Amino acid sequence: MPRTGGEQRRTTIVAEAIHQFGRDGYKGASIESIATAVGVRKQTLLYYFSNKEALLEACLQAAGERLGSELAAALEGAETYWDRAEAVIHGVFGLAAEWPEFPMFIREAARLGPSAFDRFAVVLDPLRRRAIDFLQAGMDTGEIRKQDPAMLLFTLYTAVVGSLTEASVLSAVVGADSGRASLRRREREVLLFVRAALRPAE
Amino acid sequence: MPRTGGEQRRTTIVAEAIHQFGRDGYKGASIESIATAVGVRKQTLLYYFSNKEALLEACLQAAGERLGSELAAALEGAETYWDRAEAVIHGVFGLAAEWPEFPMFIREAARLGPSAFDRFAVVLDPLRRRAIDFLQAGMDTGEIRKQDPAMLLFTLYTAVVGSLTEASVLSAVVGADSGRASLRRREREVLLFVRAALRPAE
DNA sequence: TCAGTTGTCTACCGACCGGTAGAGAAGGCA
DNA sequence: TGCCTTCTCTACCGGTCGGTAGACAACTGA
Repeated sequence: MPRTGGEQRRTTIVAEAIHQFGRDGYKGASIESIATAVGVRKQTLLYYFSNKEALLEACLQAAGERLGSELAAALEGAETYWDRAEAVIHGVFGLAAEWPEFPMFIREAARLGPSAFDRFAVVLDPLRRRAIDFLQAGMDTGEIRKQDPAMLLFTLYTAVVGSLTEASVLSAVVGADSGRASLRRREREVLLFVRAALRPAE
Repeated sequence: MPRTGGEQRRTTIVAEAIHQFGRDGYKGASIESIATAVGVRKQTLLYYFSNKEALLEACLQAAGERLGSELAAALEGAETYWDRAEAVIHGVFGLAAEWPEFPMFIREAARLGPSAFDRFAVVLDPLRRRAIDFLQAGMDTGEIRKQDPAMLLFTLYTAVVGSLTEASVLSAVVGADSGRASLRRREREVLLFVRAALRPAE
């Protein structure tokens, strides 16, 4: 009933949709429950997004932009190789801390197939290129173990996103473990792991 | 229509269900489409499994047992630290090669929450303990970098399962890349990555 | 003032999904 | 032979979901 104005409604709906798509999956989340959570009828949601697919598209776009700006900010003022690598990981974990469903949504986007994931990833493409150049340069100067930089980036991605999304596995492997403290432990662990993996031989 | 006998039907249905649960998610896969793929009516499926949840349970159980026997076989005859670690990774990748939906199903199980994942993991608990003892022993003798062995096992899990399930990300990061050759490349990459990460400092 | 745009609603439809009820065919066994 | 268990089927129900049709209110600007 309260008319909050178009743009604000849009962003509220997108935020809630990312939340529910991440938690329940694209198929598992209904536009009705998303609308209800926002305090509006389903048909109002469909006024803003002509169908469920269009809503997903808007979510992918928004998520890409949000992560992009987060990483850009994190990279500000990071100079050395380690500063930059750590800044990226810290930035992603920071985003996950304030928005727990974000990593799950990204993983769901990947699950929906390359066409969906690409719509999220296009925004991040410049960062991807920078990351690969960065890794390559580190290998050339001998600061990073020599290997295929693109495959390395992929492996780093899986390690970071995995440690953010596989909470069920975490509790099965190390026992009950949740909350902010757990997130910090995982960040520290991933950081050490990545550092060890990048280190050149002896 | 053809009566193949109870036990065989059961296992066929479970295999197809793991396939579709992995591909479409638990919610996204319907018992109707699973039954149809097996060549049987939905109500026949419901004769074997009283409801969808019971079918999931059977899938989790079967998946756990299958992975357990695979890993047990892989560990046969592996003596040194590296032989054992590599055998486990190679075993998982081998299973993924002949059964592509298997890793996706495991990830879906984890997504459904700890209660579902535990039903998969209980069977593997002895292996989990062995793995942690193994890592701890390696740290004590200085062959593995010192850290929390349980957290390390978790991180290793995410790296392996991630590289098996994030195909969409792979294609976005390194370009189009699929098939057995890609799987081999990923296995090699994960192996090198893990080896580098476990190596003790200088 | 009044027409047009923007935003929210009620009411409804067709499709699909999980699950129930119960008929009936095939083989084992007395 | 005839009963009983095993297996598969047709038919149906209630609920949910995505999406359409269209009424109606409120703000905007000529």
